[in-house]
Amino acid sequence: MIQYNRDNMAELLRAHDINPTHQRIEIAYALFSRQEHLSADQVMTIVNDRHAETSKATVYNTLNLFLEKGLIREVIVDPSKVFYDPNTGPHHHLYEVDSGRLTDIMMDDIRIEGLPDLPAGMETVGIDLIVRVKHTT
Amino acid sequence: MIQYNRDNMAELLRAHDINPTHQRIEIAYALFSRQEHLSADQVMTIVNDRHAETSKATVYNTLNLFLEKGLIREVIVDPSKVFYDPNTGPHHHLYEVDSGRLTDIMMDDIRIEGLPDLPAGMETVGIDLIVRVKHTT
DNA sequence: CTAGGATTTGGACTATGTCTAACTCTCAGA
DNA sequence: TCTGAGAGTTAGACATAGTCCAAATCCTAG
Ligand SMILES: [Mn+2]
Ligand SMILES: [Mn+2]
Ligand SMILES: [Zn+2]
Ligand SMILES: [Zn+2]
Repeated sequence: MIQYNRDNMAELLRAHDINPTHQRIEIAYALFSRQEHLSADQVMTIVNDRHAETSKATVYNTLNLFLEKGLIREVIVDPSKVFYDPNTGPHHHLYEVDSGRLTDIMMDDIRIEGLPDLPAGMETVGIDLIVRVKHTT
Repeated sequence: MIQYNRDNMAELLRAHDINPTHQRIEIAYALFSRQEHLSADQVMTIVNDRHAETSKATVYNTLNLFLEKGLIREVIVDPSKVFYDPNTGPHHHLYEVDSGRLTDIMMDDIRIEGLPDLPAGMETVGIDLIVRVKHTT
């Protein structure tokens, strides 16, 4: 249970070869302190909660930079927006289609067996398992 | 190996409680004759290839109607567009992130084991497995 | 200090998808 | 054969996520 603060965010960014600026630290802190799946818009709202200081362009620039550098991952479950996930370890997702809530399924006990061999000349980038659920009426 | 034509498209639509109009038949035929995963935009292009006869609004109206009626399913793998899938049987997907190609993985041999129990009051809507691959450079 | 590269910014722009009000088609009834 | 009401289609306005750009600002090496 690490306590995340702005200082170790800067370290984390440097460890991923990212120059830690004010805006980048705030955005990383929004994601890592909550350990939640956030949309770009939610990140923007959180970061600008007290006084607006980070533009939309910077939020998107930064999230894409974090993705490139492998600091976060994206989760594509909703056609209308991408979720950003501070947990880059192997795990899967449970998506509540009615509420829009997205939570982790730890992968410890999940086995996916019988996947066919990949076509030649291809390599796996990732395997996403999404369990879509809804509330029983 | 069914040969799809516009006549059995009309039958298929009726069997799914959909009134078969010209536009709906063309859109269904685009998907079922190809057995491919198409975006709304691709459907629009195919259907209007010879002479434009179907509007964007109708393409979207129709695809959403087909979804509601369970005639097709949607596949969410790309943050920028939805793919529509004429195969509603249980199966999974292989997504080539560099080319955008989306193909089926038949589910016969795939087993997903160890999924935790659902939280109470929830029921599964679907389980999506997406294998993301890229071409080795 | 200062200059130059890195970063951030507002706002224009693109693209997917939705909505609406008008128009057209179909077909049952007269 | 005519008619009109409901179903379906349409153009184009609208909403929204995300990208792009040129100008402004920030940082830091010298
Ligand atoms: Mn990492
Ligand atoms: Mn069916
Ligand atoms: Zn996650
Ligand atoms: Zn498929």
